[in-house]
Amino acid sequence: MIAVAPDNSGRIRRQNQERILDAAERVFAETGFAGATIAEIAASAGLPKANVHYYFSTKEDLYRAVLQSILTLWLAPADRITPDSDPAEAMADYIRAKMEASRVHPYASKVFANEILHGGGQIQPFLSEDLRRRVEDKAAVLDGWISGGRMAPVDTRHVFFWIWAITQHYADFDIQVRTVLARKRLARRDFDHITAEVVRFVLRGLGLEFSIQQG
Amino acid sequence: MIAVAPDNSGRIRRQNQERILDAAERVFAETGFAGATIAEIAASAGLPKANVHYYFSTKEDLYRAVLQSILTLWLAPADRITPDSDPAEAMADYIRAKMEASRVHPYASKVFANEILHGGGQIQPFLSEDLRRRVEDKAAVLDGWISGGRMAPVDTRHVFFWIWAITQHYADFDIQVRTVLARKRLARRDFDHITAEVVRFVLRGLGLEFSIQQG
DNA sequence: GTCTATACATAGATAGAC
DNA sequence: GTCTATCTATGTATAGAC
Repeated sequence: MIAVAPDNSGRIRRQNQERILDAAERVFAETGFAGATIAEIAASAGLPKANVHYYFSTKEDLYRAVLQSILTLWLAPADRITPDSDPAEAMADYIRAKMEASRVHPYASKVFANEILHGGGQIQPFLSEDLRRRVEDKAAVLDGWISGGRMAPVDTRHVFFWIWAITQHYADFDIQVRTVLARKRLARRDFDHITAEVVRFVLRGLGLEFSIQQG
Repeated sequence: MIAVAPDNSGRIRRQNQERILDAAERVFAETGFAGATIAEIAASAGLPKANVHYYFSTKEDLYRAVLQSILTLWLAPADRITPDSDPAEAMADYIRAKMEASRVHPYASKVFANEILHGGGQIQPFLSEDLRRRVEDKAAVLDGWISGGRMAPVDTRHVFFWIWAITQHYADFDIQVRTVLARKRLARRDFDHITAEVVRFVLRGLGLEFSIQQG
């Protein structure tokens, strides 16, 4: 009888779960929930099919776990937006963080986009609770800036939709972007250029163009 | 023997194909290619399953036909952007047309988004030929405006990505938008408000804010 | 805890009567 | 041209040996 030490066993468990989650994120991103197969996820994780079922009993369980791991990333960038911060600085930081997220976690962005696109049934609570509250809070901050004459008057909740749309576009629609630009891939320096352009565009759109100097 | 008159038979044929295409567009939009079933498409079209196979031999054929019917819609709005037009007017018209497309054809937008999201294998020629050429042409028009000092200096090809991202967001991510705004649905007047906000934001972002008066 | 073999369900596609 | 019945493939999930 080969008994595995508890600490070690726990590590293997976590390690395998992590491998499966990473593989699943990629496969779900590339083919959607229905298109993804356990076989492909297992192969991509370097594990036999039944092993995936051992850690995540059903495909839906696994999908929910992937979504969960994404949602924790999703709200973080908005932390920079506070009443006391300089509007232009705060919004520029936010946009940069969102662009960085698109560059580093394109699969996460695609899984999220796919879930929303198909009705968002699995993340309804996140949308109606966490995200909604967050947007209300941050929109209130922007409204304060507008009242103080520090920003152009806009419907502030839509400002977030626009920033999400633009920044996530570079992850979700990357094939279209690369094809239209005739680029094989978008490297870090491409993202730096794009990020600077997006920051300038959005800040100008919000009437914040004169406040910052650095791109 | 019941022979159907040729003209009439042609009409039934077109009518059934149209019903199937409409139903397929909706089902593909809601569940993606893999998630869609012929049974659901047939039910939604009010026809038996085998009838769908009669008109479109395979699921992929049907999917391609749906995409084809969308692509013809996709390039039209950019026609308003010409060297002689007033920059602000032309861009405002373009944005309004794209927002209207999102309002009227949300399923088409979702099918397109889904296809891009999953690699765009079925529309690669469209992306690399038609769309790429169109963007190059229209970006050149914008570059001309910039040279003439009529618009702020920006990377003009990305301007199109931004406008697509924002306007299509209201179709593709409608569940998120509605949930965050706590609205059951977005009516025509909601779209009118949003469109005006988007037009103002984008024009200001492009340095065109002073040129137009009407929202 | 791992993995092979397999049961079971679903869905794409087709044969053939009408 | 329409539709029922069915074939076949694929993929989820599980049983059971190791």
